[in-house]
Amino acid sequence: MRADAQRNYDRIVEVAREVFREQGYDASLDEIAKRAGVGPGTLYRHFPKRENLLDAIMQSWVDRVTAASEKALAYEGADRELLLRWFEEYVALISLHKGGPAKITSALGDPSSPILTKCQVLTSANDRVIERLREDGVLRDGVDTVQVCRLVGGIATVADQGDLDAAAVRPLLEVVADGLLR
Amino acid sequence: MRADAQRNYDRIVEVAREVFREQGYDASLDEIAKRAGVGPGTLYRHFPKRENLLDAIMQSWVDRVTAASEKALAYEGADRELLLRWFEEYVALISLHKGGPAKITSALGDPSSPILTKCQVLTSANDRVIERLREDGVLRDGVDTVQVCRLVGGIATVADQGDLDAAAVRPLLEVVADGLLR
DNA sequence: CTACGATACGGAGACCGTCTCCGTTTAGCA
DNA sequence: TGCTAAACGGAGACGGTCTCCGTATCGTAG
Repeated sequence: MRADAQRNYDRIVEVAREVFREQGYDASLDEIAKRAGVGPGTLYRHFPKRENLLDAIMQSWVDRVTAASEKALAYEGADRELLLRWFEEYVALISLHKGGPAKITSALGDPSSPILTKCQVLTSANDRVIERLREDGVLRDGVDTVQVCRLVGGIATVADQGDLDAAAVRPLLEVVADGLLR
Repeated sequence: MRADAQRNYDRIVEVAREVFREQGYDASLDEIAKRAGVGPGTLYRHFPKRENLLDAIMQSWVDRVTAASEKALAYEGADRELLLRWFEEYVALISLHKGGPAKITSALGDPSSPILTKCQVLTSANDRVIERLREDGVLRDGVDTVQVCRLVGGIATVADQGDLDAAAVRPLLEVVADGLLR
């Protein structure tokens, strides 16, 4: 990549991260281009679809995901509480931007999603937590890790769309946790 | 209302029902106007916001909701199965159109939503089912009816966005049911 | 150091959906 | 039949997405 192209690429990602945080996932891309000091053409050449831009932004996010799952696994305490802590981390991780829970949760089942690779980091983090509980024998039979992602993703989605705070989300997560544990 | 106005109103609602079913909630309103043989001005005078049109469409829907809750309450069988049957009805009712689950579930917590009154029919139907189970003493303590709506609405939302079929939704509903029952 | 070709830029503008304004038409009453 | 309030509808402003293509720049080969 040419040096000027790299500069613009980096600058667009940086600005986009900021704008998406301010305005959510459907912020105007032309506005991002303008703020980054490039023409719309440049933005669309680097990122043909909105989601390609999202994908680039998420580079730093994957680190947070693995850190969060390790933190959850390191917890020394009751299984239910471990699970709930992980769920809260999970919700927080996918709720960083408005519209995030819906975008990410629906990408889980879409093999052609441009952010698929990033989401797989999340699902495999979730797998690690669930498998650990399964080995401890505290899970009900037939619990599938992708089902867990859907359940928690669903809660995060309604919380995002209804502007619920963590206190309102917690009891919902508890219901799911109780439904999963023996 | 003048006779011609009434004619146009009815025709728009009829066409909108059809178009929303075909294309989902974000179909073009101008297209609906065109198909209904009226100008966009006419459509927007009758229905200033997209949701006002939704509200009109839902008139027949409220009947289905109450019928569904009565059907669920009439079920003679295990509590868990009763709850699951209601959940499946609930999901079906809010998933009639693409984007429906998200729209309806987020309207539950938004006092200014134009479709609020219609959604209240749904929440009170849900209340009846949950209260019946509470009287039977099979619910865990602290279960709140609006939480139930959010949980099931969340599942319906991810199912809608991920194109899941009833067979994939059922186990998710089971987890929630098990988390709610003693 | 220069010249050249490949690469990248960026803005004009096409396209589409939303929504409004206002001149024109029409219903329905007296 | 004539009048007026009510309703109509389409032109067009606006904002967002995305493309095309003439122009500018990079980086290298000579």
